[in-house]
Amino acid sequence: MHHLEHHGLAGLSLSPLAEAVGTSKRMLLYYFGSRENLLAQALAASRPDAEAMFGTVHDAAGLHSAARALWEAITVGRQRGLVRMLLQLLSLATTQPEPYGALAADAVEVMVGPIAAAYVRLGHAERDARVRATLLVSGLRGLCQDRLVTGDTDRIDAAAHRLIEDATSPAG
Amino acid sequence: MHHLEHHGLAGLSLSPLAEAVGTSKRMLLYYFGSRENLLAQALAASRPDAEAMFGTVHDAAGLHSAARALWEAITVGRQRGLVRMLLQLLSLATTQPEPYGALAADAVEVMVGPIAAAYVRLGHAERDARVRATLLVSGLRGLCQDRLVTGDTDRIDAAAHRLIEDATSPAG
DNA sequence: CCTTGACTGTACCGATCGGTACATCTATGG
DNA sequence: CCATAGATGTACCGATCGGTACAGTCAAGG
Repeated sequence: MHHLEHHGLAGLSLSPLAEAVGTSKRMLLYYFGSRENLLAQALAASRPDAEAMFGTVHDAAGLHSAARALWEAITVGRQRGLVRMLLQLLSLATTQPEPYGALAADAVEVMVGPIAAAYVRLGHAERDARVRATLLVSGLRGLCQDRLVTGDTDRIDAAAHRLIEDATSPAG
Repeated sequence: MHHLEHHGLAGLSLSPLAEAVGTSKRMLLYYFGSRENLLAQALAASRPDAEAMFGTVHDAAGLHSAARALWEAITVGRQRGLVRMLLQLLSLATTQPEPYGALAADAVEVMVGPIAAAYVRLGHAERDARVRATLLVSGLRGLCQDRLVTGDTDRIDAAAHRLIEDATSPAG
């Protein structure tokens, strides 16, 4: 019962979430103690998924294909819901640093860290690798949000593929 | 009294907003009729600002310098608040298409349209121009959000400048 | 059998939300 | 002076929020 959070977490309120997972608001608070703790544990439970999603990157060719696979996973694939959740989290963090700021910063690190490590393995200096990873990850995130808002999949998929090409070309 | 909305709109609730602009919730509803209408009019009032911000783009050299000026305006400059508002709006649109979806799509067009027009002026085909503009705008938007969340200004400014270089280089 | 502890439904709490009813104040125009 | 219309304060509405109090069910263990 504990790991069904990705069903909801959209409305972020307990009653609809409880109904979605087939229990009651009362039980959620009984198990998790508070809404804040529930959110933290849901994110903690999603962390392995997110790490796996960003961790399958190894070398230059791998970075390119992994980035394309990543884009597909977050737009039409299995991780669509998770990414929506992370987008919400980042937005919440900008308006309510407490308690979301730390969780959001951690989420950013989960995304940027593995990509930066891949760039380091390609011979880039640590800081340069993090800058490149930031560009790729935040760029894809912005594009993903645009895609959710406008639904203009052709335009945005093309932009995403161009970003991936730029970010993973040997010259880049 | 009508154009002070950028003060607030963060909490998005009427009472704090009313207090911030020195009036009462009662008066906001009296003038605007509903919260939804207030939001629409606030965004409509901000549209010229947003259009001006993205509209000062004319040619290749201009695109490069304008993009850098744009980045400074949305991160440390005058339009910081407006951009925060737009970021919130896009996030809201992903969870509540009614009534935010249309407003958010319009906001995206305000951002992408002028940049795409600049690319068209540079000789790119219409669709290619919109793809390039999407990459630049959504990329900067994602980076801006990362900057708000993590506060890691050095890393993200470097990534933004790299994105601008890539997007406005003659080869790009 | 009885007790204990984990689980759960119901009903409630105070706060806040967007929105409204009603009375009032004020200023303008006849 | 008085009528009318705009502006404003106060007090309230029903809904929802996260969270809690209390009573209960039920199975395991003495």
